[in-house]
Amino acid sequence: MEQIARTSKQIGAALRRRRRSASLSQSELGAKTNLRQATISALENGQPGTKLRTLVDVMVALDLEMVVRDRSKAGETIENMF
Amino acid sequence: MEQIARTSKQIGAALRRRRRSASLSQSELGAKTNLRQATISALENGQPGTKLRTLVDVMVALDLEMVVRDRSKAGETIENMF
DNA sequence: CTGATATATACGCTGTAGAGAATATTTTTA
DNA sequence: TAAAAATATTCTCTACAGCGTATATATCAG
Repeated sequence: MEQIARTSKQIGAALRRRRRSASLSQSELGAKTNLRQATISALENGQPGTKLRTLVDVMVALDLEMVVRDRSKAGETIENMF
Repeated sequence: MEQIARTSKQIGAALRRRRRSASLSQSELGAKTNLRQATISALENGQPGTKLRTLVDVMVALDLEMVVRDRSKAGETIENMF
């Protein structure tokens, strides 16, 4: 599944979906990443002050990667624009 | 162009490539984003403490978006692995 | 080579993430 | 709906990003 994310909220939402589909609790994910459950919570809720390190650590634990690309890729489907 | 980024260094590198292809200096990008040239420099150099807000602001200014996806998409081509 | 432009670093200051450790809420499930 | 599990929030503390400002270093053009 590919999640387009342009804001910290969207990033957080993508991570949350992924964590859930992996059947992990925030605490379990925290254990894997040496981050507190509270930190995972903040990240998933899109706190824009979150550090890149935190994002990267969580992506590793969830086996995710990010792709940086041109915007205007305007959605294979119109729905992705909203 | 799609840049795979798994680390803050790779994120920074992708942004730098993009900024350069847009013929913008760090100062000019800083002006667009209300970030200092020094902050752009730090981001591009992959400082892991950089805030998500900073990343997002720069991506907006460069008309970039990110896609969060499964790792192991292992490279359409083997080169992308390195 | 030299001046111009671009990028990296430094200092002091303010703001806030994330830590440990709890607790308050919300959501799930028996 | 009661107990359990998950998530959100709070407290104090430490670390460090990003700010303004300035300068040092690279990089590039003439």
